[in-house]
Amino acid sequence: MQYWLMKSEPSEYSIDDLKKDKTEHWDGVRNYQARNMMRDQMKKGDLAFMYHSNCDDIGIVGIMTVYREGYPDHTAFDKKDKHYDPKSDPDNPRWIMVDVKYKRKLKRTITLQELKQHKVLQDMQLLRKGNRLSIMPVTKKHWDFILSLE
DNA sequence: GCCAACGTTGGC
DNA sequence: GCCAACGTTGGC
Repeated sequence: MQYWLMKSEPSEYSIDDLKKDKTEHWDGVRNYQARNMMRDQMKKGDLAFMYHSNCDDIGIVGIMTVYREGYPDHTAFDKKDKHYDPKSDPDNPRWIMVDVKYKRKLKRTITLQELKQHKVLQDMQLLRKGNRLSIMPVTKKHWDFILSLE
């Protein structure tokens, strides 16, 4: 069992949207490192923090479960989609997505600012300068610690 | 809105 | 294979 953190801009898709939808496919990832993790490492039943980025209240807002393992991201084939990629061939899809399922909202948002203040978390990938990965693994140690802050 | 830090693209 | 130019992410 692995732990993850997945970023989303709440103006695009928020934890409340996921709560309403129950499950959703995590489409639109157009970064190879993130894709490889979804394709090779994410397993059904893994847990992931949902993280709100680019907003007024940046931080970890909830928990979701990996519900379906990596499969082709069909939005790459859709000319009208925001994430359309003409280089992704339906016979050999370039982009992968997983399905996630709503588990629960945290009692409060654990903000980025707060995370930065804990020495235990300083080697978290999320807190590394210039980090732009939208999906990243979280160690059990960090996962448990973050939940203890809740 | 700014800008630093990346990732990607494409000419050579 | 190098690297400049460009685009994107995401915190502030």
